[in-house]
Formats: sequence, C-alpha cells, structure tokens
Amino acid sequence: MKVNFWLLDVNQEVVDGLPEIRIWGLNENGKRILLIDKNFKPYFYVLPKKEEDVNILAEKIKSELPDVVNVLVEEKKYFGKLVKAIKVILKTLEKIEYNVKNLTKNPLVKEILHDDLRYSSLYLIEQELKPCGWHKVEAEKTSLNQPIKVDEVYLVKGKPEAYEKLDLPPLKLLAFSAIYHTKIGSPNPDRDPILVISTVNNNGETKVFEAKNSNDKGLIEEFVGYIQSFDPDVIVGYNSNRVDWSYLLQRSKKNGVKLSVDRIGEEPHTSVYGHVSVVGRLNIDLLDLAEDFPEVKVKTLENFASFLGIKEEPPTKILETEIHRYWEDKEKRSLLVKFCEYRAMLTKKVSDFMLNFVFQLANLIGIPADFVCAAAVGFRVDWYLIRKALAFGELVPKRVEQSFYPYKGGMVLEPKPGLHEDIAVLDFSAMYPNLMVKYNLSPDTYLKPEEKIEEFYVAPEVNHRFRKEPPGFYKQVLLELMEARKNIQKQMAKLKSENQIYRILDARQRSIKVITNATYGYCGWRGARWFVSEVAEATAAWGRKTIMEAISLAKKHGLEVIYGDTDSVFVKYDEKKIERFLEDVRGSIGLEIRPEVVYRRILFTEAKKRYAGLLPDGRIDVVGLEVARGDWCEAAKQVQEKVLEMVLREVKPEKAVEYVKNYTEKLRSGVSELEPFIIWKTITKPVRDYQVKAPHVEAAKKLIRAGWNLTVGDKVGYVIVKGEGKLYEKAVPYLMAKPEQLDTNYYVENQIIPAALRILEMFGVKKEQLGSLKSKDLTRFFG
DNA sequence: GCAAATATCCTACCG
DNA sequence: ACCGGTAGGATATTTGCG
Repeated sequence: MKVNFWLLDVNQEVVDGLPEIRIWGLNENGKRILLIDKNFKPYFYVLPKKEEDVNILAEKIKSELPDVVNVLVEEKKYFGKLVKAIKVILKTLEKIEYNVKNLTKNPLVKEILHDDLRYSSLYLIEQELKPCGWHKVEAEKTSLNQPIKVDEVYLVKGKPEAYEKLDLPPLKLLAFSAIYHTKIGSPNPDRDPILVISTVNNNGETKVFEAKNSNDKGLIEEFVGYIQSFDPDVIVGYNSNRVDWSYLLQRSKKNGVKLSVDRIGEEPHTSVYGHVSVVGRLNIDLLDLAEDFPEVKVKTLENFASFLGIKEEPPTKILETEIHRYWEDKEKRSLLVKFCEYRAMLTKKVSDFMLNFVFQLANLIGIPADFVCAAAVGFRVDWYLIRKALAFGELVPKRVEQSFYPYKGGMVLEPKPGLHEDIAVLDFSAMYPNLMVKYNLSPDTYLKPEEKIEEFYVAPEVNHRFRKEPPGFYKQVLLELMEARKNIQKQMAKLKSENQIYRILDARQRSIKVITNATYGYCGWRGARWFVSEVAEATAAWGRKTIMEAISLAKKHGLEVIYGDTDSVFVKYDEKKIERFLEDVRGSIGLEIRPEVVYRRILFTEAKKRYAGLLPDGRIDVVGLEVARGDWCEAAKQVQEKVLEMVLREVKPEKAVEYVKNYTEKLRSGVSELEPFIIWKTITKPVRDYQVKAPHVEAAKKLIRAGWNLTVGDKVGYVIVKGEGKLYEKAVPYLMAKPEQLDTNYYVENQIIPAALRILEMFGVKKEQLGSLKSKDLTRFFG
C-alpha cells in the first residue's frame, strides 16, 4: 500500500545486529506513523592512489575485508575531476571503523570518503527525503514488540517520493519552562530540586507541576506522564539543550525516575551540535534561533520575545537571586508559579513566530528540524552542499582543518564627515553570489597555476584563474537557489500577506536567502568541506573591482559620492542622474544595483561603518554607533539617540548640548536604579586565559566565586562602583551592586559624554560644555 | 622616575 | 565552529626627557 507522510524526525537503530532507519511522521489524516526501512546498507568510498589499481583494490576489499556485501567501481567527480571510486557496501555499522582503519594503512589507497557522514543523514540524502516535507512510499503494515507511541507502524518496501504540498499536518506542540531552587549562584542538580515546570500546548492549555516540600520526584513523574499522554510532536524550550534537559536528566537519576519522554520510552540523549535528541519528536531550543538575530543583544527569552513584537509583561518581575525567597514564602509562592507559567507562555508565542522558518530551513537543508536549529551557519551550508554534491555525482570531501592565510576583503570608502541632505544609498543586490555565478567561482573550477587551458577568467589583483566551462558546483547551486527564490516571490505576489500559504512561502524564501548569502563566507571558512581559499579571495577581489567601477561611473554621471562599503555607494540624491547611472551600471558592469533608501539627512563622523540617517518616514537609522552596540550602557545609548534626534530632525545641536549637560548634572547627584547602567560583555574564553585584567572578566570571576556557572559565550552584566584603583577593580556584577554605590563620575565621563560627544564634536562642541570635569588643562593644574 | 606615546588586547559592529 | 574591515575602550609596554 502507498503511505503518505510528513517527515518529522529520523533515527537509526540496530536490530539483531542489522541497521535500520526509522522515519517518524504524520500522515494526511493526522495520524502519527513510524516507517521502518531495512533496505539501506551502510557504505563508504575508497579512492585508489593510481586509477589502474582500482579493480585489484576492489577485489582485495571484497575478498579480504569482513562484512562487505558488495563492491562497485563507480565513475564519480571529486572537486570536479573525474575519478574512479570504489563503493564498499557493508552489512552492519559495526565494522565500518575497523575496515576504514585497515584500508587507511593500505598503500594502494589514497583516501576514504563518506565514512564520516551519519548513516541516517546519508539515508535522507540518498533517498531524497526532505524533513518537514510530504512524501509517499510503498509500505506494508507491521508491528513491533516494543511499545511505541504511534498510531501505525510500517515496513518500507520501495523508495519514498516527495510531493509538493505546503500545508503542515496538525502538529501537537508543547512549550515548557522550568524553575530551579538555589540559594547561592546557579542551581546545581546535585543539590537543588526543580521547583516548578509549566507547560503550554498549542490548544492554549496550561499545566503546572510543582515540587512537594522541595521534593521533585513527583513533579518529574507527573511531567513525564503528561508528555506521554499529550504526546507532542514538537517540544519547545528556551535554553533547553544546554540547561533544562540535562538538569531534568540528573534530577531524574537522583530520584530514581526514568525520564522517558520520547516515543520509544527512552531518555533524551545529547547528539551532534550540542542538540538534545528526543526520539520521535522534535526538540527545539528557541535560544539556538535567537542566535540568528544580532539585534537581540542579551539573549534572554524576554528580550527575544520583545524583539519579535510579543508585548507581554510578566505578572511579577523575579530575579534569579530571588527565586528561593519566593518559593519559601508560602504567600509569594503562587507568584513564582505564575512567573513560570508566563515563561512557558512566552516560549510558546516565540515558537509561533519561528516554527514556519524552522520547518522551511530544515526542508531546504535536508536535515531534521531540531538538528538544523542547533547547527551553526557553516554546518547548515555544509549539509545543503552535501545533498547537492550527491545529486551532482560529486564525492563529499572530509572536514579537515585547513592551513589558512588571511586575504583581502571588501572595500570601505572614507566617508565625507558632517551633515548631508538627501543622500541615496544604492547597492548591488547579492553582490558576492552574483559574482560567483558570473565568473564561475567554485572549488571545482579553480585552475592551479600549472594547469593550462584556453578559456578562463582571471580575478583582478590576485590573478586566480577559473575555467569558464562547465558551470561549477557553486554556480549551479547558487543559480538554483536564486531561481527558486524568485519563483517563490512570484507565487507570493499572487497571495495576501495574511494567508497561511503566503507565510510558509515567505519562510521558505527567507531560508533560501540565508543560505545564498552565507555561501561566500562559507567558501572562505577553513572548516568548510569545499574550502578553497582562492575562491573566497577572488570573489572579494572582484567585489572590490566592481564597487570601484561603480564609484567611477557615479562620478562620471555627476553624482557626488559620500561613502561606500563593500557593495554600496552613498550619493547625493538626483533622480535623473541616478536613473542614468543605474542604467549604465547594468549595461557596463552587468550586475544589478538598486536604490535602497534615500535619507532625508545623514550624519557621518570621520569613522567608517558608523553613521546615522533620518529616514523618509521620520525614523532614525543608527549604524555602527554606540546606539547600535550591546556593550554600552542603556543610559549612554539613550542619550546618544536623543542627541541624534535633535541633530537630524531639528538640526539643533545647541539644544542637544543643553540636554546632555542637564542629564550629566542630574546623573552626578546619584541614581535610584542600576538597570540603565549595566554594561554587558561576552566572555569569549575561559577566564584564566585572558592576558589582561579586563573589567568584564573581573566581574565574571566574582560571579564564578559566588557559585554561578559561567561558560564561554555567556554575557556578563556589570556596573562600575565608587572606589579606589583601576577600573577593573571597580567592576561588579549588577546582581551584587546597589544603586547608591554607582560611580556616577565614571558614567558621566566614560559613557554618557563619549557617546554624546561622538555626535556633537562634529559641531565643534567640547566635552566641558556637556558637563565634563576632566580636561587636560585642568589636570595639569590640579593633578 | 614619571607621564606621554604607542602597542596590544578585547569586543562588537558593518556588509 | 561563516569572511575581512573597522572602531574604540582599557590595559600593558615602551619611549622621551638631562
């Protein structure tokens, strides 16, 4: 019989020593199904050192190595070159490692490939199965003797076939949030129980599980029981991969409870990319997705939700340090529970915004959704290319850390400082991808210096050569991506934006854009499987040539160029001239350049990559300046923003001077809250590895000493307090400081005034006018 | 011997 | 654990000065 299904998750099992693939899905009737495929055999490729040895080697492998089912000599491509490869098909997964080790020592063997690709991922790719997409397959009903949480189990008989259908099946989703007990520092699962877990499902039903007398055994059992009875397809949390699942596992172990939350009655386990796998369900950590939004500086659930436009205030604001007091106070405990419910509800709402994109990204990349969320951009591109490579008959290179030389990147023009009126920003659309297509820049088209052929492109400055024909791997992939995106946009144009299909299409085109734009960065990444530095270097070189040509054309058309960065030119707005210029660029450069925005007024300092402009709708765009940064305190950023408003909207710098002066005077008299003065910085390496004593590192050490878990990548929020000595001696985690301790002088002199002066010094303003007490002349007298 | 000048470290931004 | 180009704060080290 034909079975249709939407692919949720996939995993591999070994039954009686033989590997099998398990596909978890939903069918068109909304039933949960499991498909078991026993037909796919593990394999790897062997490349001989000398092509003439291929048959001897193949024979040898077949006769001498254990577990080999079959050996095929195939014509493949490797970095575009035709090669003879031996496909070694095995009966089990067990002997792969042994055989690979054995062959590595064989003098006839040059390289072994595909043994580093997971069996279940290879299956998805080889069978052309796409996660979060619809397929049909010939299968027959079967049953398993282990208890499995699905409506039907099938044995796969044929090759699955994808079909186009955009609608999602009726997925059951469960969002959860947990609160842990602790008196000092971070909660420790060895010591501190789980106090509350709250869940919200996609029907809006809320559940709360509470510890009884600080014993969380019952809580865990009830939580597990609820997951089993609600039986979600998707579980979402926030920071669940790193924190909640491991905490739950450790508390379960301590309580002698089995955390069987998956569909086969087993416990969650950590998988690749730090992702926690729950068999048969998608376990999605929304924090992984927050990493894709650089606008969100401190990645709390609340900040992420607020960025997405979810305006929900917490019932009570509870700091981490206050949790145990709320719990121990019988009257306040309900507030803590409400707070947990609020976080679960926020998690659910964030998932409503994100899931379409997640599903479309998984569908495009071709690996399960929970997997794709946890993978960094480089690995997403990697998996996309692996799938394309197999379709093109290309062998997949291994991921090896390559030696690496820095190379020249994009070109940035010196801005013309000051205020300018009516400035148009014109930029090349998808410059790097288009250059890669235009000049066929790809790992397989790169010509080494000794290679002699007739038709090639030569990159400017760096002189790398690339064959014109045939179209390279990157070119084919990029053309396909760009074409697909155009088609989707055409379909979208026919629909209304509130239509569900429109939203899915939008998510799909966004996921395509992400991969397209990451391809250049990927090709220059030394960890990339298809890393050839010359490709990245040539792309950047062509980029520089292109923008320089655009600049000289702009000048030829009488346009005054104010600034430019990589793929953009900022020119004085003149409709007629710009029109002729754009036309000329299309004709003589052959790439499309588009008007992006016309700023009514724009301010440049002498610095590159930093400016602020007044948009036609009255809003202000701030680029690169302190307002756009996460490592300046909120107060300084707000002052700078106010200053920019007065300068750009009203052109009244003197008004801004008054404002800043009043502000600093008031600030010097003390503050009542710390929040606007917290400075957030990331800990980028283990604290003992730092070569200098930096304020944020000293603050981090204080937190660690107080029992907080701080790991690389975490942000530390600190304030500067009054006292003697170096700045780093006065940096204190904000949780450990009181408003009256704040070193207001530091904030005036080193935060507010520099941020304001950055703008106002363009108008000849001196820091003394803003209330600074520090000046070179004065220190000479008094110092 | 000290302060100014310069170098280095560090983070976060732009495209 | 995607690239290079860039700014700017703070600390560390060197230089200049009889």
